[in-house]
Amino acid sequence: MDTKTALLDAAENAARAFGIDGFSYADLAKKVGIRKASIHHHFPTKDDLVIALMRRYTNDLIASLDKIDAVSETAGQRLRQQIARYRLALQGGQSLCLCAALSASRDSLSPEVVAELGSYRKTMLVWLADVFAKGTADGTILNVGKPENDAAACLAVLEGAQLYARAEENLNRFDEAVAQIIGRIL
Amino acid sequence: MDTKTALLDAAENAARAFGIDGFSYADLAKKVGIRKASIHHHFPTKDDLVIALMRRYTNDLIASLDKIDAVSETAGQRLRQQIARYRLALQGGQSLCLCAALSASRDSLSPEVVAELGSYRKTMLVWLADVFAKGTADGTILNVGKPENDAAACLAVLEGAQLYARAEENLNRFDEAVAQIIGRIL
DNA sequence: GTCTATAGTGCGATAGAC
DNA sequence: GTCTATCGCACTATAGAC
Repeated sequence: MDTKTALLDAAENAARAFGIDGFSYADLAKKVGIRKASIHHHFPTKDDLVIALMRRYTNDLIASLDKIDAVSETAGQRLRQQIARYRLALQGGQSLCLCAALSASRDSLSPEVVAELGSYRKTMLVWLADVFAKGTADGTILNVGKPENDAAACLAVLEGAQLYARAEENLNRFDEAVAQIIGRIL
Repeated sequence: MDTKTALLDAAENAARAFGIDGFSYADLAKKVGIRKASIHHHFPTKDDLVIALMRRYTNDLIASLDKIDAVSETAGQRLRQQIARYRLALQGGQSLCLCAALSASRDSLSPEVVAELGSYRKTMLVWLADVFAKGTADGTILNVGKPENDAAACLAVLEGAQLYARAEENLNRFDEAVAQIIGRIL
């Protein structure tokens, strides 16, 4: 595999498990099998690495949303798959969505990373609002109010539920928190 | 003021704003006006400090819940006041609930701190479940399902909404995410 | 209870050989 | 593109004077 890609993979896993301040170039070097000085050839500073990480993460999200849209027939199915995606990202309670992991330590981040975080959330919120709007139209999601508020509440539940499940390393905590929203899907 | 209390106050503000790995004894020393070596007299290790921090935080929560219970007449009023409490804790988008701030960097925490975090959430969940149960009984909260699930979803929304509002330093993001739950209160 | 001084470690980053 | 070697800095923690 490409060294750059291997570095991004290792950094993503580490950031989601330990937070942005919770891993070092030394950790990545060990994981990838090169010396830490060599990492600077690919990413001159740690901030360069984190920016690249978030850019890739947002691009992956867009691809993932397109895929969900392509294979789903109803809005309810789309929402259900998105919830499953967040559940899977937990990796049994060991790992957060990169977005949630970085948001918590906001003050360690450069303006570029904060902007990229905003872009990620915006993409997700627009998609969710569309799902809730379509869910009212096709009748597969119940009790939809203002789609934008439903989207914001849904994203908050997903990230809060991840935080909670991770704190106790227990997927049940995630399932309990999202049970209500799943109950609204036909 | 007591030096120990001043240290805990400074540490709590710092942890909620920058995360557990985002402040040092040097930062606290500067804030409180003593030398960093002197902090070790009050809290031998940083972990001792964080444990004391979480213990105080949980005790403050219990006192706060008692106060809300004392001044509220309906379950709906209690829930409304709890949401307001989380909104206030954001300090305009600069600061998270200590619990959310620590949960994100779980792997930097000692087992004692993780246990204390669990105790905090447990206290909050029991209280919220009771509020939702009473809200069905007195008719001041709508659409209550299993009170435990409502409580878990509510806590997840509150913490997720904080994370989101903090990332954008914008209280509107919090308000949008909790609008739905406020809409269920009569 | 607070101080100065310092030990010991780990960090991000750089220089220069290969 | 990767290496060895090293710089300068910040961190937690300790020793011992006052």
